[in-house]
Amino acid sequence: MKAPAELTKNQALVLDALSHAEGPLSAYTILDRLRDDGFRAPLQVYRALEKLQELGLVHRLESINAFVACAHPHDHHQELIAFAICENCGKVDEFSDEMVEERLGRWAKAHDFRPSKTTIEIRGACRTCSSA
Amino acid sequence: MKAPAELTKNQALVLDALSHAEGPLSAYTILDRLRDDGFRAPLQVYRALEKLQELGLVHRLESINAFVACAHPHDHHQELIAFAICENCGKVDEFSDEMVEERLGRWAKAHDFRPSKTTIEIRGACRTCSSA
DNA sequence: ATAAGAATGTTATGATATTACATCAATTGC
DNA sequence: GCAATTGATGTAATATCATAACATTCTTAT
Ligand SMILES: [Zn+2]
Ligand SMILES: [Zn+2]
Ligand SMILES: [Zn+2]
Ligand SMILES: [Zn+2]
Repeated sequence: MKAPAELTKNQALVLDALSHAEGPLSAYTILDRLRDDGFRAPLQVYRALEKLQELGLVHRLESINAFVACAHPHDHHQELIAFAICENCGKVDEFSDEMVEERLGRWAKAHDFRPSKTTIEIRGACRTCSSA
Repeated sequence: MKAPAELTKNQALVLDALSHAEGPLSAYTILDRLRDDGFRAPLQVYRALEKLQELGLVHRLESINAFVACAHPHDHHQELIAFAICENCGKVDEFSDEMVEERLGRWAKAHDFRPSKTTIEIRGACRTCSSA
């Protein structure tokens, strides 16, 4: 994995915005937060996000069209990741499950399906929000 | 499950379009295909899709912003469904896995997370497309 | 120094989804 | 019957998310 030191200025700014955010951010929200840093157009954000995703430093949450900084940047190398997304407060938990990965892999093998990217996203209410 | 007979005209038209499609369709593609049936605005499509999803007759594929007719309208009642989506030909396979459901449920329980909707989508190449 | 490749800036456009408001139709309570 | 409620529909406008196209600047290898 590449360290943030190797990031370009724009990539570092976007990663920083995501890292300090309270939850997932949309590309346009990131853009707004980086106006003062010289950001002017969506493409600046999307380009940085693309690279950050390649580096495994950022994940895209498909079900809510938003992006989040990786919680374990050094841990997972290409393995399957699942997300639990609180629809109330935006908190995101990132986890892996060997068994889930194994079962989905088994299905794919049995059906001659060659996976390129797998998405697992659980939306709901986190501990804090569901107890309140 | 509600039979198509109980659907409104617009809902029936949208379901019919999806049922006869070669693969998942975007809302705007559906709109275009229903122009001759009097459809004029996106909302007509989105409203029908919303109801059809509630009835379990249609699924939304989050990772590709598209909709597909349920392959087993009588089978699954609120249980977890996984999708395998071919990025080449658009073919969608719909399946369930008890073990995956059990593992994700276990994680949720352990973390006091109350799930409302779970998405599992595997994108890749189907048997036909990966053998070619 | 120069050439090649990567990153950036800028504008415009495309694609997806919802808000707001008016109208129409079926149903219900009286 | 008839008003009141409810659900469905029509239409326009707008919001949100993402990419295309092209020019320019920066980095790096030779
Ligand atoms: Zn991660
Ligand atoms: Zn929460
Ligand atoms: Zn289904
Ligand atoms: Zn295929």
